[in-house]
Amino acid sequence: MPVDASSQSRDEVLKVFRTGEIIDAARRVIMEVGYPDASMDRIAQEAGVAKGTLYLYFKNKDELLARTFAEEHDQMMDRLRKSAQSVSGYTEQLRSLVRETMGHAVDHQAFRQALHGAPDISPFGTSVSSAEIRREVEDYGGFVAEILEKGMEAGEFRKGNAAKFAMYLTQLVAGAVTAQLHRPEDDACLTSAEELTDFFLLGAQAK
Amino acid sequence: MPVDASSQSRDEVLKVFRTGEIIDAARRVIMEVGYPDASMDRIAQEAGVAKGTLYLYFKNKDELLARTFAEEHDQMMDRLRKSAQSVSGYTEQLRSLVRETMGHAVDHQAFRQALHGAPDISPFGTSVSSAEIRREVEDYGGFVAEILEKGMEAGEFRKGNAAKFAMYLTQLVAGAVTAQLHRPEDDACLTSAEELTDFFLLGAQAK
Amino acid sequence: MPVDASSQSRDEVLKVFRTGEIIDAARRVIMEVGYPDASMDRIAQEAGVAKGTLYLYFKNKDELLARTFAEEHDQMMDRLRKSAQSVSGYTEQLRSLVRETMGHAVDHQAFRQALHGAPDISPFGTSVSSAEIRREVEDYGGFVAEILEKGMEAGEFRKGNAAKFAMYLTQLVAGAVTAQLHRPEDDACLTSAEELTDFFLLGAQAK
Amino acid sequence: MPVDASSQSRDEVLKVFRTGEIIDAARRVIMEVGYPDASMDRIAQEAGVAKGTLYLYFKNKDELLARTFAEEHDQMMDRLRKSAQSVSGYTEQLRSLVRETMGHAVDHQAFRQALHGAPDISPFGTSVSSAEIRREVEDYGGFVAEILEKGMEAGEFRKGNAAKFAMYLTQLVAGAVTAQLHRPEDDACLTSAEELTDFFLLGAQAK
DNA sequence: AATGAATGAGGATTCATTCAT
DNA sequence: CATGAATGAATCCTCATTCAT
Repeated sequence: MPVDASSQSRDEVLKVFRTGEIIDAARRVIMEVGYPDASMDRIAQEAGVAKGTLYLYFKNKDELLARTFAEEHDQMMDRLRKSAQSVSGYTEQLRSLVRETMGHAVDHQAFRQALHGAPDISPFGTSVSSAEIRREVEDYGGFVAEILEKGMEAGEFRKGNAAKFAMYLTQLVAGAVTAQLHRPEDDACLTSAEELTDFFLLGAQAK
Repeated sequence: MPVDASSQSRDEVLKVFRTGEIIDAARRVIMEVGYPDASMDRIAQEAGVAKGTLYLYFKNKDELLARTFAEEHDQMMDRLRKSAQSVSGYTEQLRSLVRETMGHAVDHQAFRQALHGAPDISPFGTSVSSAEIRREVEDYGGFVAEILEKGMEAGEFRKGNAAKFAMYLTQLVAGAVTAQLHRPEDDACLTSAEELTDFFLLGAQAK
Repeated sequence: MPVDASSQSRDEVLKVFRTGEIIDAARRVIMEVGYPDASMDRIAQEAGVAKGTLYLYFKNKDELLARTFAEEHDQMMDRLRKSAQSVSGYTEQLRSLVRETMGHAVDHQAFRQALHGAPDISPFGTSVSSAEIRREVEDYGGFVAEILEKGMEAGEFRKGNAAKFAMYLTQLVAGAVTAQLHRPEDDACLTSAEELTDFFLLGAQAK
Repeated sequence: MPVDASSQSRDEVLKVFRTGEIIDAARRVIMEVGYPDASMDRIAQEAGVAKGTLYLYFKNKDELLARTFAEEHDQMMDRLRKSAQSVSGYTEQLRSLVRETMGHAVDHQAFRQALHGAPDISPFGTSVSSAEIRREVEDYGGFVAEILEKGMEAGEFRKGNAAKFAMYLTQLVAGAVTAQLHRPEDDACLTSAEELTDFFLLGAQAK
């Protein structure tokens, strides 16, 4: 049975590995040509496999792309959670959260940037259309709200609607990230994580 | 000659009129079927002209759509400017700005909502890809910054980087609008313009 | 209005003409490569138009092929009806029907033969799957049954279930046509229309 | 050597067994999803073997399907021959033949029905395209002709072209089976084996 | 200027077949 | 022998753009 066990897990590992390779290729393609022009053909080429192979690992294009997004989101959330655990005090957790979120965005800059190939939104409306996107928003928002709630109970923040405050912070962070990605030359708009957190805390800790 | 001049301006007028009609049709189509499914065929049909005619007024689809967005943005800016003029005091101007922005978004809800057909962004990144979108962001941000600067000079807000604060407010408003459009059922996330402005002012007016 | 009228009918005529050209091309392709291998690409090529053009005249492949079949069936039915009208006496009408059916089949031999590209049926089962095929069967069967009924009333045939007798004749004719198409070398199986009608009449006129 | 011989025949037996299993699986798949949707993937799954294994026993899909049809035809012919042997008198043999043919068709209804997924034929043309189908037709027709010939010599039927009469009967039976499969609700078209044989005999036994 | 028929590149997806293990 | 992951040609269909009228 060691043979069986190892051979099975070897197949499993291989499958996971391949899946990862394809998702990585998809990410690279999106970065290169933008989301709307990321075709299965192009992704297969980038992954170095035949078109048909993609369909062995993903049911269809939608699934492949959704998983590509999910992958990156999950990596970021891991990073956030780890970072939050290493810090005590909710205010500090919030600081770390903002810092790490912005850090992650910088690391994945090109990918995030590529998403915006589709002319789609003015400053007033972040797209939350697909189920995956909605999941990400709720996941992140939930995490922020959790910190805020605990902080409220602990008296670090003033009592209030944690979900709403979480939304505020999320949007502030999103805006900062976007500014960084799209107008890196405009110093006036560059915000450090600290600065942004400070601004938020003025609202959240107002006596 | 008068004849020439008048005939030319008549043509000009006609051209502008037609252009407007097409842009309106494009807006209606986007509202009806969503951005990703807004085809030239459909727009021509809605405008009551032949497909080829669209290309007499717009170089290509991209231009047509960019101008459609621009049109709507300009209408909103008009609204904001008018409203600001009717109010005295920068704090009040800011309140009016937030109120009108959110009001406009509600009035054009279907249009904004339609934009989100394309799966596009996680909470961290508002699309600012195309030149048009960039223009809109700068236009709006500039307007906000102007109010803030004057308010700073007038001592209504604490001194600081007006552009940065403008960005903060812009993002907060964007987030509130998005929440309203996409999760109208989730009361916890619904923010009134007043509430949101209050939160922002805690940061902007902190002594 | 002559201008309008003529121009409109000119478009109509053109549309009908083009439709006919494509249907003809489809028939030729089916003849050449067989039904299962008749692709839209191939048909477009044969018709001398672009792939996309096919979709201006037919909603999709199914419709194009169904109309190709319908066209041929309708031509045959026209032929049968005309021939029947030129003959008096139901027995003679039946003879003419058999004769013309077999004649038509011979004229369209290659087309009929091509249908059988799909290995599909043993001698026991004529495919009547699609709505179009069913329509053809009922159309033809109904025509035969009508002659038989009138002939029964006129005393030319013995009373009985006209529909059932129509089915018998239809199958006999189908068999003769098939034999002719697929085994033209086997004299033993070649049946003249007269011979076949005679055989049927033995059953239909038995006292 | 015995060892060799037995081991070889053991392999032979195994090969035949496997082949049979696959053919059975193919039949089940055709019954379930219809001929046009019977894929190698699906057949392999049904047979409980890997896709590649199919190609160890059959050169390609065409061969596998042809053998599947052949198998079923051979089973029917066995049934017909057995039944004919148990009956004396050629007229009776003919009756039994019609009865058994229709009985077999009913027993394998789903299989036959599944064949008709491919839109294929108008009333004028039973598919006899592939070599396999041709073989089946000749096999069946030969069997019928044999009975007819003997019956003619024995004076039970009038002298004539046995092959031709065999074809007539074959087609009548085919028609009856088809009607039964495709229009089971239309009583007018349902023919019992007896009725059909009676009709045929009017022609075959006419003095 | 206006038309709209025609174009054809490009997209997603399927599946018979092969071949390294 | 058996496997099944990988292949890639082939299929149907869409739609932005062009151009003869």
